[in-house]
Amino acid sequence: MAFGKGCHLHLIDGSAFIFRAYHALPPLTRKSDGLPIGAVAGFCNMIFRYVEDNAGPDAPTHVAVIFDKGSHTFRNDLYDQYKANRDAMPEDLRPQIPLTRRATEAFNIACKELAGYEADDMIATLARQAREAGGNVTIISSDKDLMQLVGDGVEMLDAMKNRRIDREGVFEKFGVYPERVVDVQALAGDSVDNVPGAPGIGIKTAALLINEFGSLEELLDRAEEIKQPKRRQTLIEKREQIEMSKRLVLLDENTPLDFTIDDLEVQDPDPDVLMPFLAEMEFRTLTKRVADRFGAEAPVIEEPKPVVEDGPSPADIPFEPETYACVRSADDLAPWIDQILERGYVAVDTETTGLNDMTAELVGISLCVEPGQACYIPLAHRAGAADDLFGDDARAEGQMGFDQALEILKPILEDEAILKIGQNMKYDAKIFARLNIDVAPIDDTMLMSYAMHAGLHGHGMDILSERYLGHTPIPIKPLLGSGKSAITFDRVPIDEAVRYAAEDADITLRLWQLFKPQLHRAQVTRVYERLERPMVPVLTRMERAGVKVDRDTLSRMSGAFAQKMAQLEEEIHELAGRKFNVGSPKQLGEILFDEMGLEGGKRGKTGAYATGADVLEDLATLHDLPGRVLDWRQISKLKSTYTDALQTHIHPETGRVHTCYSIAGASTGRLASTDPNLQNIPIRTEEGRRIREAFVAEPGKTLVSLDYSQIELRILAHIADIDALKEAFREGQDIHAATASEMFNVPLEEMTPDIRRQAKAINFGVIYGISAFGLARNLRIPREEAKGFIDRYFERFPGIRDYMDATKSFAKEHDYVETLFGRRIHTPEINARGPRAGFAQRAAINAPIQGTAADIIRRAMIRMERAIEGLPATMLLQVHDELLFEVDEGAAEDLISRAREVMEGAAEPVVKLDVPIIVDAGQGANWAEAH
DNA sequence: CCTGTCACG
DNA sequence: GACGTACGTGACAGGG
Repeated sequence: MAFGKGCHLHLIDGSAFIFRAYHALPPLTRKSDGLPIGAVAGFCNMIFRYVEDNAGPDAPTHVAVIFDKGSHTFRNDLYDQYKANRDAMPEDLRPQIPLTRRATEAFNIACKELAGYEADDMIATLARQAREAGGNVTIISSDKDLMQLVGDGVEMLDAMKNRRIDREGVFEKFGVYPERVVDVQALAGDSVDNVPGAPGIGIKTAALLINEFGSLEELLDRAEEIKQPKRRQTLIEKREQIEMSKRLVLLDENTPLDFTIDDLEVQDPDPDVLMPFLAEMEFRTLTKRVADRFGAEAPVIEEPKPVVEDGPSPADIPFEPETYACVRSADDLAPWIDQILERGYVAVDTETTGLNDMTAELVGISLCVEPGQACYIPLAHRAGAADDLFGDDARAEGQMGFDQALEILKPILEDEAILKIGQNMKYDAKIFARLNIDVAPIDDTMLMSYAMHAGLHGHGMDILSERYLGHTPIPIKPLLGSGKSAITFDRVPIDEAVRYAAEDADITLRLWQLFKPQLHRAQVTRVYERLERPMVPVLTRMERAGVKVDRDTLSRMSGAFAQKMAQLEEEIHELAGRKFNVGSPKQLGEILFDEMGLEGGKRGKTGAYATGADVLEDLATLHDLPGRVLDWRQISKLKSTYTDALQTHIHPETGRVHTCYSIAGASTGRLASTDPNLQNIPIRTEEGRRIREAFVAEPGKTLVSLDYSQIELRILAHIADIDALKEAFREGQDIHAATASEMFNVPLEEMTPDIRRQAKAINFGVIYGISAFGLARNLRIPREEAKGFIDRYFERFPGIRDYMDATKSFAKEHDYVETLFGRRIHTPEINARGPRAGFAQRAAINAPIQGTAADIIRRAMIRMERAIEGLPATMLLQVHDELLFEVDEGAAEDLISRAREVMEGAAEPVVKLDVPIIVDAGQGANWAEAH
């Protein structure tokens, strides 16, 4: 039947269906092999319900499901930031996309997509064609971007709410009728799609303006007539941006289609195609329902050997190290590959010659496909002991070729449809990356545990195995020895290596089976998938990039520091009256309090005198020696921890320093940096700051640093909902001065540095869960006075106390607290008694603030790579609220504007903060200049 | 291996 | 009433 008058075309927004299905359902997996299948299941259910609901008299005559294809469309060419803050597609959704296409076809519904265009454009084009042919159109979607198409025989249907949207419905949503919707969208912008629009104008104001002037063009031409000065200025200044926004939101009604509406005629599903597909997906209930509906026979879906939930718990299957296989040839490996392909997942673990993933060499690989079924593939074991002068470099017998093994494994490790499961996958991914293998997609049991158990315990394999499997892993110590006689893993005899290595993969797989369903129950699936797992590839690239550190600069500084220390040491010995080890707090304490007889010595729990900086600073008023020791300590610290130690971390081949970030180290969601720690490079003192001059850009490049301004205080203002603070941030005020002004009734113009300093200390104190004692010590004022400050602060900002009380009682009830993004931090001691309770309470108050800031910068980092794609720029370091980049000199400004946009918008669209997020930027030849 | 100290946010 | 306190980290040196 040719499409025309009396015909009715249904256009289903396929991508919307997929995402709704994905988020509505727990992460279901196909029972027989663990293939993620939840989105496909939901999608099929939705399609089936659609088919059932549309069988009646007003059934459509034509129908198609329209999908997006690829992520690059003509809109990206118009505006490179279009949809730039979209999160990457979840790893377990990607392999399901092609299956939803197959599902659509199995239901015998036309399935259409077009590269370079969004589904919305195809829908617009088809709607126009149908309208012109005199037929009716129903668009099954709730996407507001499609509302511009409504009217004249076209309506929308929100399938979930079963609500029809006509011209009046659009008016309700946008305040204008469909023909003016793009005008409103162009002004209001869209944070989800990253359409800029006119800053400060939302849908309400936009509709008001459009209704007043009639159209966007008219409005822009007559912008001078607008009364509100700020609004007028915005519209005049941002005209181009607004016009571009309109081009972004305006759907293309003339996309080049390679089919016609006539090709979309409704056809009944063919049970011979549909039933086998549903059976293959192992949808038991749906298969039966569909069979009933079409009077077909439901195929029998075999119950596979129960694996996860119904079977014996992975913890109950005994560990039998002697049954692990040793793979010594391609023939040995083949059946394992078959198993992996059949199941679609595998636990992987690498054994290497060391703990540093930038220098350690791959020694062997273990795989596990099912509890107890694991193998080890030795690849670079050596024959003979390390001290065997003759045999030490010989390769051990009975190993398959190194390159041969990798050639076989590479396609598996890179296969989009095979999930690679690891414990601390970043380590293994980096080892493989050095061998030119990009491991993806992945799951990581360490990160799963972190998402569920942060604050409860560590997330190393030994702890997890003991706690959740009741099994103590074979310790590595006896294999490697310790101290001087320690050997590397390549010297471990293969037979012993098999038991140890294969067990690690076995444990990992069991933990995965245990954790996978628990993630959802603990409601942290999103945290794991959006904030933890995506960090692995991002950090892998940053760590591998490293930062260039100039050895000569450090070496010169070390020399200068050594001289200065020797000089100070001499003076100190002179003042003390004898020689002693200045670096020994114990000896120093005895000199100060016993020999020199200074007053006020306090002994710690070990019986030694305390000689911390605060103590020495107090003593400095009585004698010259303590001040000298403070100077000596500062320089000693700089030399030993920085100028000396950093040199040893310069990689021999790259000439750069490659830190290692732990994703699951800090309970709050912050990263931690180790080997070396590049998150505590000095900056507060002038001398220390100069160490940053040794962190340099390559010739022709420059370092760019972007950091969040006062992000924790902004988050506090938002979470605790403090109007005065929010207002101060919106006005761009100096927040500490504003606090001081509010607290001490000092006008901003009369603010003194000292009053501001006190307010600053209070602001930080609040973030830390303030106590009179702590504030008093920090400000060196009497406790009574500190208490007065705090009382006053609470009086002026009463919401803060409410936030603190609410947080504490939430923690007491649930034993955890949450960030704005749903990250949970457990507070197991919150109901303890004694000083521990105080600790736990302050930590509970701090965690949502520190953790939310950590979540925000993680989101920025995850989006960053896409946003700066094409620029000659690399993200190198993260320091909690700062990101450091290296970029070709000419592209620095471009990088700053793109990176800033990502960072400032990183909370959105999940969270819309009531305060602006501001990012400061700097650039220079070295880190000191850039910051 | 633990403790004290001090570098950072 | 006493206790011990700002939150989160990592590295180094000394000392048992």
